Amino acid sequence: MGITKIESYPDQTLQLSRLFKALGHPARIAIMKYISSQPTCICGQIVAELPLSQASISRHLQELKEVGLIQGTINGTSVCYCLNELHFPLINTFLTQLQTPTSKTCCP
Amino acid sequence: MGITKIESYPDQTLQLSRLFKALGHPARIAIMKYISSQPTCICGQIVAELPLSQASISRHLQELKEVGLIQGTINGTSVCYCLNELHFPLINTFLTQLQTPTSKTCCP
DNA sequence: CTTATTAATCGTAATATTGCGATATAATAA
DNA sequence: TTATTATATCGCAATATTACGATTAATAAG
Repeated sequence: MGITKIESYPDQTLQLSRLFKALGHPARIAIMKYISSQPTCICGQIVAELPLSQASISRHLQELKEVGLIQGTINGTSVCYCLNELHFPLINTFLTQLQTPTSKTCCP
Repeated sequence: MGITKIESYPDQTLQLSRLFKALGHPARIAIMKYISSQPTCICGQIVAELPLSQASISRHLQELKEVGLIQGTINGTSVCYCLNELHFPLINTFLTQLQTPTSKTCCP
């Protein structure tokens, strides 16, 4: 992504940006939607559902897993994925704070 | 960002990913936080607040404005930025749906 | 043991993002 | 008009992301 001055931000800001970045791709939004809509979600089902190769899906799953938005459980030769709600409160808090306006004096 | 098969996703999925992508950088999270914390937010204040050049801040502001997360109003020689809550409902709905689990059979 | 099956990883080409100096633009002030 | 101030935009170099075919790893089935 080019030079990013990552050192200079508070941890919470970095963490939020990582979570949002992971959600910043249509395939990963689709994966999150799909996983949350299925009672049981096998990796192979996602590959069948989305217009991407198995290798690409696997990469997207890895990215979501790395930031802790999903978790995977090995089940024989397949892997079952589901949501990991660990970081949802951080996201919720951020968005709630945004939506609690201080005052809007300059934009009509 | 490399080849992205953007055609193949529903509009709502694309829209969500655009919004999250715009939030997927620490500088832009910091900008959103700063704007929402100030009664009045002039571009120059953000430049003074963050460890980035004026040119870089301007680019980040443009990205946030393009997806409709903020809006700017020209005020003499300066520009006053504030949040644009237009797309917040879409984000809220998405996150709420995620957090309404169907059932979790595979991940303990 | 051998062969499927399923998913992860590697290597690479194409493309996007980031950051900044330099420059351009726009509005005000002198 | 000329200078000043505040932002936006251009152009470039450095780096990250995306996608996929090919390969590897791990388990299950025969």
